[in-house]
Amino acid sequence: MSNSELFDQKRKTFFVEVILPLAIAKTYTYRVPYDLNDCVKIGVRVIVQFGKNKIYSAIVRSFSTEAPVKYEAKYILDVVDEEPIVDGAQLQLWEWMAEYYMCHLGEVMQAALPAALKMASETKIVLAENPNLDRSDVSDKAYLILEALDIAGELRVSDVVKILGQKSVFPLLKSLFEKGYVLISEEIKERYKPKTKAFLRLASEYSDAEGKRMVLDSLNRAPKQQDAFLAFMQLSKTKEDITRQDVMETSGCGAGAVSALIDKGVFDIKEKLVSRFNDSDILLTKDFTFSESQQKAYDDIEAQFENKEVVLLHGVTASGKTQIYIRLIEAALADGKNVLYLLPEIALTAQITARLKLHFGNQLGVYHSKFNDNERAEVWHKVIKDEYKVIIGARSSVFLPFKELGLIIVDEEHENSYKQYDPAPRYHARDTAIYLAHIHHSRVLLGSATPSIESYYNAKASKYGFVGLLERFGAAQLPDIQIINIPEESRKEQMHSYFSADLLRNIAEAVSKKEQIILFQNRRGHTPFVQCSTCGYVAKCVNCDVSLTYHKTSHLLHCHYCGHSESPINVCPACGMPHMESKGFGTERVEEELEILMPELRISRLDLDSTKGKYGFDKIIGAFDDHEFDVLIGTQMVAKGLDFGRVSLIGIINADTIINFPDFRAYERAFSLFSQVAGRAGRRQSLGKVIIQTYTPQHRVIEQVVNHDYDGMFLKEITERKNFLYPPFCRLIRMDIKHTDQQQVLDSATRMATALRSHLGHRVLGPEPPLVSRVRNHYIQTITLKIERVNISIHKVKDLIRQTIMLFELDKHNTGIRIQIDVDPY
DNA sequence: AGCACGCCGACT
DNA sequence: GTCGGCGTGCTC
Repeated sequence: MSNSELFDQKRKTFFVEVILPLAIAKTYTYRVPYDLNDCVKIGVRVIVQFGKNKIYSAIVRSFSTEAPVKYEAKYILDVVDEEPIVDGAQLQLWEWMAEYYMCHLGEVMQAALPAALKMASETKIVLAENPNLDRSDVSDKAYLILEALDIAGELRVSDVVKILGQKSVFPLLKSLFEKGYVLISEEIKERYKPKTKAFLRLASEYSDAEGKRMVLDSLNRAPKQQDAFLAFMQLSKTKEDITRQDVMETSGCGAGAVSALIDKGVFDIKEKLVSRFNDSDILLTKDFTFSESQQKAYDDIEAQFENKEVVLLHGVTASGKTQIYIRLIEAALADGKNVLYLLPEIALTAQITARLKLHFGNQLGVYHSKFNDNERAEVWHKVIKDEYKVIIGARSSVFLPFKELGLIIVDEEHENSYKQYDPAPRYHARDTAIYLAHIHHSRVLLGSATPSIESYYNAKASKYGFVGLLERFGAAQLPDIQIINIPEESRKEQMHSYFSADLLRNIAEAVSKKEQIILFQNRRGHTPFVQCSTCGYVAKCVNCDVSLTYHKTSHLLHCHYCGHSESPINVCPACGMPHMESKGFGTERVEEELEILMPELRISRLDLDSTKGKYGFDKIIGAFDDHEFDVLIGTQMVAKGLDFGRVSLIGIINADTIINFPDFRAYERAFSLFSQVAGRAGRRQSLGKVIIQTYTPQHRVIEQVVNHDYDGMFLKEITERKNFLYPPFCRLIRMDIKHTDQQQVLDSATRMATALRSHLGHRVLGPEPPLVSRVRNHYIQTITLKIERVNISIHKVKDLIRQTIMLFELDKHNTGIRIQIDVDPY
């Protein structure tokens, strides 16, 4: 390139299309100032002003030299990163996700980037340095602001709003700015701060033997400081990084002695980046050998990967899947590739993490929602720098900036918590992982003891490879499952509170053998509803169409949907009779009743309420594992991926609520939930026992669970799905139409359904009110689309939905209506 | 998603 | 007459 060409290149005007972290359909184009031409790359963050006074960091998506024709592009204010924080593969994933799950790119960006990498915009106002300006003729409000600025130095717009007690302050600030009283500075701070630690270092002039002696001599009159110095010298023989704390502990001196040495210039302070995680000092290997069946499964998996991208490993609980994973990860690492190991959030306990740390040491990074922003951002950077080669993480780790993935493991593949519900993107991490693997030409191993119907079907249809590992590891055997017929036991007066005599006897027996018990009740709180026995009135949430659950710990009625709570009532507000009765029971009630029946038991509870707080979950798990408790009562939390050596008895207090859940996946879910819970029993030596209490002992799901008959369950389910057209024989798209006015939702939803039906006919179902038809004062109507897998392209359908929504939103009758789309709802 | 602009009711 | 309520429309 000649000099003049280079000059031209520098003077070329570039435009960049950026993704803003907002739920907006469009992307926006900004102009690049010449002096930033060299800094702007696809995937870097740039700072842009959007609208009148909002500043965001946006991601550069593409480049152009063409100026937009319809508007004048604003300039980029700054470039944040030297190197892209998002690469082409990630952007491809984002775009796929926005398309597939029908959401905006900005929403994907929101989900993908740790908050610390998104940066905060705070509009700051400071006094202009113009002391001669006369304040006597400004308005009272303006005067108030100027006075506040005298004191505080700077204010944010939100502060001004608070001071004046009015919403709109911009005109006022603008006029103050124009008259020269204030400056408005848009300041962007990067919130991610790597953690640093202060270490002591011997000042260079004393680092030789001569210098050290000089120091010692000079400290003749200060024995404490001498001790401290000697302690430092001692430590420096074995350690590189020495903190003040180390010196104080070794020498027994106080902080004063060390400070004095720093003041004298003997020690420098050196700030050094440290990891937030306990990465060092972990033994790197722990050997194991495969059993024959494990070896066979491993070889099978390798063979299947020869011509399949995805392999499903159907391995019963305690069959030693984790060890197979470890060998596969080792193989991928030996190939120079990265590995992603996905687990449901709830199963990501210290247990599994520690186990993998043992094998992969500092190459292993952990990523899940319990980490704060800074920690997440740190993991992100370490993946970019390729320091972490294996990531074990929950759902959102599919967004990490992997260089070259060789293997993705999706453990507990059937888990519905892989699907994100609430904020868009409503993505399924298993399905996203499969697309991610496709981008990286990587392999995917799906693992489960009770595979999802979809995955098993795909394996049967040879779309996925399939490997079975149906032998339990070592001597462990499948637990013995006993069914309790609740109505019959009641008739025989063998039910004590919620517990059958058999269950109580088994509990006592287990405890006497110093074994542990897990009791499963899939409902939290004390009493799920409070009803008037005279008129049938049920206490309901004021904002939502759900009954309130009484929680004993707070003595309040709680709404599990919006968080509303209120005091319990004794007198029925409808009929005035003092006949409010508790109906049903949650984990708190089970705990309470068991305490009464068997007061000598040490009982702990594991549910959303008892695990509040950062380490609540691990604490309870840890205490139970250390045998501080005999019984653990919990919601489905207890079912997932926990491995306790002493548990010999599992009790399912009431199986029916799960089986009878009104959803096409209810039986599948019930089967896997019961099987998973049952799998917790007797994992190591003893034969475990499972007791399931139910009103419908003859139910086919119960029978299938008793017989460990996954195939039977699958065959029955797949036939039903085929007959009634449900996944995997179709795709579902669910649209929720929401508004504060009940009639308007119904009208609008009907219009929407009609519009869709004109193109898609019988594929459109509804509108109908969902199970909970009002949440946070918004009424909901649901339209479900069933799109068969032949005859019609899903892309066309999605385009059609998008078009229909556009037209729908233009119609004035539909103003204020919110539409929420869920592709592949769970 | 914000946030300003704009058009209607209750107050100094 | 103004303040402030929320409907609606735009942001490169």
